[in-house]
Amino acid sequence: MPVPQNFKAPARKSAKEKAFDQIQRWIIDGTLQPGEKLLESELSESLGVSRTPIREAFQLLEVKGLVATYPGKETKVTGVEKEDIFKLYSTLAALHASAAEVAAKLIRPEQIRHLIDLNTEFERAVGSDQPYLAMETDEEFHNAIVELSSNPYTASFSDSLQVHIRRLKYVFLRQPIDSTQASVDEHFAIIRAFQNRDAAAAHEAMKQNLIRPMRELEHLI
Amino acid sequence: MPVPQNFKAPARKSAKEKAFDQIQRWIIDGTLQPGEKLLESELSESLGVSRTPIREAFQLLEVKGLVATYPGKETKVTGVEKEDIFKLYSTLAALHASAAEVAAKLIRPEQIRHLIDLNTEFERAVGSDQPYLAMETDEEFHNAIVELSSNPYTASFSDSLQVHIRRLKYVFLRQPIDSTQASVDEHFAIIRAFQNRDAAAAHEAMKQNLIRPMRELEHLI
DNA sequence: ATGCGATATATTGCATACTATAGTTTGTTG
DNA sequence: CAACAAACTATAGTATGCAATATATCGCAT
Repeated sequence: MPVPQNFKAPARKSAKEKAFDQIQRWIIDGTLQPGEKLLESELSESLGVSRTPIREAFQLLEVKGLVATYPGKETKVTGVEKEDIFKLYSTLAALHASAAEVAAKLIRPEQIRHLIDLNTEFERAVGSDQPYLAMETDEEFHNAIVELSSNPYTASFSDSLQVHIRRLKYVFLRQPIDSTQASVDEHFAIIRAFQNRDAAAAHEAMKQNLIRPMRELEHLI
Repeated sequence: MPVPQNFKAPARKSAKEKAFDQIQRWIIDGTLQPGEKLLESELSESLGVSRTPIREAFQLLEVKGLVATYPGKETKVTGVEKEDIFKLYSTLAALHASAAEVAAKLIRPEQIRHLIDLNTEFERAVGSDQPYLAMETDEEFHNAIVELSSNPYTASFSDSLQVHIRRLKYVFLRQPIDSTQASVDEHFAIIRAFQNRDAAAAHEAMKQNLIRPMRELEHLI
């Protein structure tokens, strides 16, 4: 039988990763509320691992800005405020616009085709009222462009911001915001800019694609 | 006697912080070379703490991109390549330009005066051939603007990028690059944009102030 | 001599035990 | 009764020990 080529080592998740993933999910979906105090011993017990991996997970969450640790005292889930919308989206817009600018110069035809496919999928999800799927496809489209710019710093910062944005939506809206046809069109504008190798246009289109939903979200909240 | 107002609790550094600071310094200044393998036990001994805080420091360094850990195997100092110059500076430019744009709308007169003071100091350092001092004052100027934009995400990302840039200079040049009068002038252009509350001009001037040294560095290496 | 497998060694990952410190309660004294 | 301090409790920080895993070494068979 043909052995799968890109066989990912089953990647047994370490206790640290398990703890990190679970706690992060709980924070994003609001199970752990902003301001809530986290006890190492408590989580250690409920996740069935010792305090060590819990502490390691806390550290990573702190770097990501999802918890704040007060040394020797406690660690709490960080708060979320309305003003964060602007801070998050404007930063993400700056990074993605820059990535689009770079990608415009490097992109190859089949990669453009892939973006078109992704955006078609996105359009279907928007049209058939599947907000989760739409949100995920949207993120995939953006991440694909970040990947194209092959800039690991941008990729890492972008991830971090996206997590906070998702949390913001959950905390304030309890659901993903509906993506609109406007977003689909903006994506196509980005793709056209890529086809024309027009870095400046790609930059602008990408900025639009993030600033518009930011304004919508600011109104909704 | 009058007690100092802004008395910073001596902030006894934890073992983890000590370890992190020291290892980071060693990586930036090249004591620990790119690609070098790091042993928990070795560093634990040389820093006089147990393996636990060393492991915690490793984790933070990994997030910062200064080391790479291969789980269950080893952790090594990450490499630095010429292509990183563009990746680092273009990302930093995007973030700082965005920060300048925001700051232009929020800045108050006395804060503009403070920037002028900082830049005057910077000019003196450049003129008197003190490259270290110049580099530090330059960073202070930029950080002041990031602070003004009051965006913790940008601040954190910026810090991280600056660390990598400093390391790049050390690894390839073994010294800080000489700042030039051009940089001083660009700073004044940013300040003028602030005085005019001209966000777009601030954005452009800031971008220039980062892209130019990037090109210089690319030539030098 | 070389390739393979078994055994030994080194090193990380996790758990537990110990220590230091912040917060709380309680007791004592004015 | 109020105010302070001492001891008690809870929790985080650090060290150490044990288990799992990867790498290296050695011996054996071909």
